[in-house]
Amino acid sequence: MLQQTQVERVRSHYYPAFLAKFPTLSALAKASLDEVLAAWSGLGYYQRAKNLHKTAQLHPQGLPKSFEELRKLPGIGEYTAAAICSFAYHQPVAVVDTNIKRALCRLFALPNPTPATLRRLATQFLHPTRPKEHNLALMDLGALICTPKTPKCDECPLQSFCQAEDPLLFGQSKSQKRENKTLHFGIYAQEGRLAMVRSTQKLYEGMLLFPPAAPQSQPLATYRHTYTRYNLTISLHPLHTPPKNAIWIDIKRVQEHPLASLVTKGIELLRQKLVL
DNA sequence: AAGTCGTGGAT
DNA sequence: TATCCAAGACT
Repeated sequence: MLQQTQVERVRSHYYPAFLAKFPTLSALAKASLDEVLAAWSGLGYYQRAKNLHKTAQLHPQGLPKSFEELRKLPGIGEYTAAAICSFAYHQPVAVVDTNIKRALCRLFALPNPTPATLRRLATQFLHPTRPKEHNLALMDLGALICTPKTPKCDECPLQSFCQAEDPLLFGQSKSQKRENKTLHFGIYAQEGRLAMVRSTQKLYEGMLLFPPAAPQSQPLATYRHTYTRYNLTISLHPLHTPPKNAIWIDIKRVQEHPLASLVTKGIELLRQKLVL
């Protein structure tokens, strides 16, 4: 859940409710994918939820204890496998997340190390008897002091050790450009219910989307939404017939369904405009 | 191995 | 307002 997602958001809005609903791996394994995706709604990167569900079904009685076994599971990569080994099992495994990567690049003045180099370095650097505290401390150092844009070098406990003369030369991420795009969706509501369709595209796969619609001159509503690669303008148009394979959702029970923010934003806007 | 996958808060 | 970016994984 924390992959590419800020801790505070997970902690305040998702993790407690998710754990209350699925208290064990076994409970998670027994739940339907729709229930899991509904609990994940709004958090993004929905493949994570599907992978977590799969992993729970593969190991409903508990995850493996070794890095190699963990690494094979869906959704568990280098970072997560190391994090589980270190934080849950107290094994002496070096964790390398974005924060630690940036901190190490600066500490050792490495402009562009390969992942293997970085892992080797992190392993060498790892405190032999307190690996867990070391990993957590280094993550916090990256998150709080050795930050991407304006690192607080004067507060850094490793300042005298750091080999970077200019920290901004190291550990920078590649810039991302966004593309403008307009999407058109259809709205068909009846008796307090809204017709949706299930996405079969890679984007939002498994989530419910508004049905597609041809552009019309008078949309019910228009709003903007943004994600990784796109700045979207979304237009919602009235439909005269429900879509094939419609999935009907009760407008008062939106929360029970797997809906991305792109969709809940639109539903909220339609409510405000008294269209729903 | 570069592209893709979401979202909202910080700056 | 625009850009950056977060406890990455997968193809």
